[in-house]
Amino acid sequence: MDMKFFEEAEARIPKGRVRTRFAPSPTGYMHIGNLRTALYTYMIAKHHGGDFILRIEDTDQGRLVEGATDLIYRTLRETGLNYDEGPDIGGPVGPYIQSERMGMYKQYAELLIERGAAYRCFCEKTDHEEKDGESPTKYDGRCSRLSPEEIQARLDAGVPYVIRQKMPESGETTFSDVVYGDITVPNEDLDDQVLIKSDGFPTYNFANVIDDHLMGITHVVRGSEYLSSAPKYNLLYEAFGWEIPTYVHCSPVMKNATQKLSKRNGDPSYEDLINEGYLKDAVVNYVTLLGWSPGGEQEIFSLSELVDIFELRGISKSPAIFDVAKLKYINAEYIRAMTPEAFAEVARPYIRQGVKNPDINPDLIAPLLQQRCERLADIPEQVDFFDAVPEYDSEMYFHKKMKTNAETALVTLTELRPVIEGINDWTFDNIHDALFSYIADRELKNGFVLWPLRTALSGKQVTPGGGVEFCHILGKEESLARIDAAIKKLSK
RNA sequence: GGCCCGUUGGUCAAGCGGUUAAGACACCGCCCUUUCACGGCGGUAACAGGAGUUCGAUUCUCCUACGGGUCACCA
Repeated sequence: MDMKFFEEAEARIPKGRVRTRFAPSPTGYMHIGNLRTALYTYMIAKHHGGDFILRIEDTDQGRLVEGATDLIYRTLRETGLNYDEGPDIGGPVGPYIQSERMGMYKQYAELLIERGAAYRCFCEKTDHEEKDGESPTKYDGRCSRLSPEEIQARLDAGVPYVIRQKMPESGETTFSDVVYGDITVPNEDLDDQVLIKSDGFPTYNFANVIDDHLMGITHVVRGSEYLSSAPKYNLLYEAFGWEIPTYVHCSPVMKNATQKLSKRNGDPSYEDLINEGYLKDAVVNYVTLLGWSPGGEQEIFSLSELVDIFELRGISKSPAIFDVAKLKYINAEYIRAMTPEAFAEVARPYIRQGVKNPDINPDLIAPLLQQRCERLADIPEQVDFFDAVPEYDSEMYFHKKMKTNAETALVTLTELRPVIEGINDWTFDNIHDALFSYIADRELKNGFVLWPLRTALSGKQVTPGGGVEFCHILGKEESLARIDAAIKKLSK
């Protein structure tokens, strides 16, 4: 056995600092649960001034998706989760793509055989599918009892084999997790899991242990579905004589009480959320709070604030249901907190989707939108009336509180027309003053006049902004045309 | 089925032996308002169930129920 190989690998491992890793499979999109894991992983590292590492787990060649790795790079950068080491930027313990690390795992497995913690197994592959109805059973470990001669004979005969981990036959194993505490399982329940497959490649579990150790990972953050394999991991670390990392198992993000959030069931991925008009910072903020609590009452946090206050103890054990309503609220908070300029910038393309008329300036509409917009993607529908008044019922002129109806609206609009026509310099203030002095002269209530005006100009019951804003944005000619159309409609 | 884990209002959650059991979203009402929204004020609503331990349990222990995970040469 080439001990030098192991020593050299050992020498490369950074020591004495917190190092975490995000290890996604390139599936072509970012699950919300994955994003959350990435967030926690990043925060743990950065909170302690440590390193955040990206490792791509692409050993499942069958599931390879074109461009998927680039998407991971892009998403992490976009959300601000900048990694210190990774496939595209390198680092001291590369390569960072698992498929490029394939050569060494078998040597580690053989080291384990030498130490009696693993053995070659020449049995036929256990066929999972055939066991229908019966409860699953673990491998009986028969090959672990083969004599050296029997093993050699099979080797000489070229019988294909896997390498299995040898579990203790009695006693129990306890491992520690920061969110779940100490968990103890009887060793007899542990299966002699395969470490190296018959094709010579490592299984996921084995590759993980080796990679995490060789990359100097101090905190392993992963989904709670790995909780039950953690004891086997511990046994592996112990057999190697390696330090066991701190485990941080996270409960899943759910769509309801019994189902996980999943792309397959039509649930949104990170990309879907962005396309629906959620701001990345809002998504990051919300997802972090799903399953983790800072303890206080504040709930709007920037990524760097989160890094500052992140504590492992705030991670909850129980699954959390993804609630779009709350995401919307947080998104709205972010939208409102933007500067008017920044909002106009992001809103512009959405406004343009709803308003094609080139004479209308989207930047005049943006301020009306900012206080009443929850998702960017809702904007086109909110502003489409600027292009054309939709079909609407005259009943819309009825408003109990404003004491208006189709008849009073006809009178109001008829009287308003010359007032508006008389405005020469078409500025917001002039329009406002003309309308309000009319209201004052006639001793009317604001709403009695402005409600029908708004309806005439927009044909909608719910709009960003009101009559004065619409006149200003639409221009004198178009405003008068819309009032005329309304008068005609109401005269029928 | 075995093993492991979980369970505070509809949702996210605080709580870590003694509290009128926070807060937020959602919902409802009121106020403000040229609509809606925003904002302000207020309201409805929870410790899964049962035994213990204790002077005292949402907090500790056990059991039950319900949910989840896992038992692959997949990751």
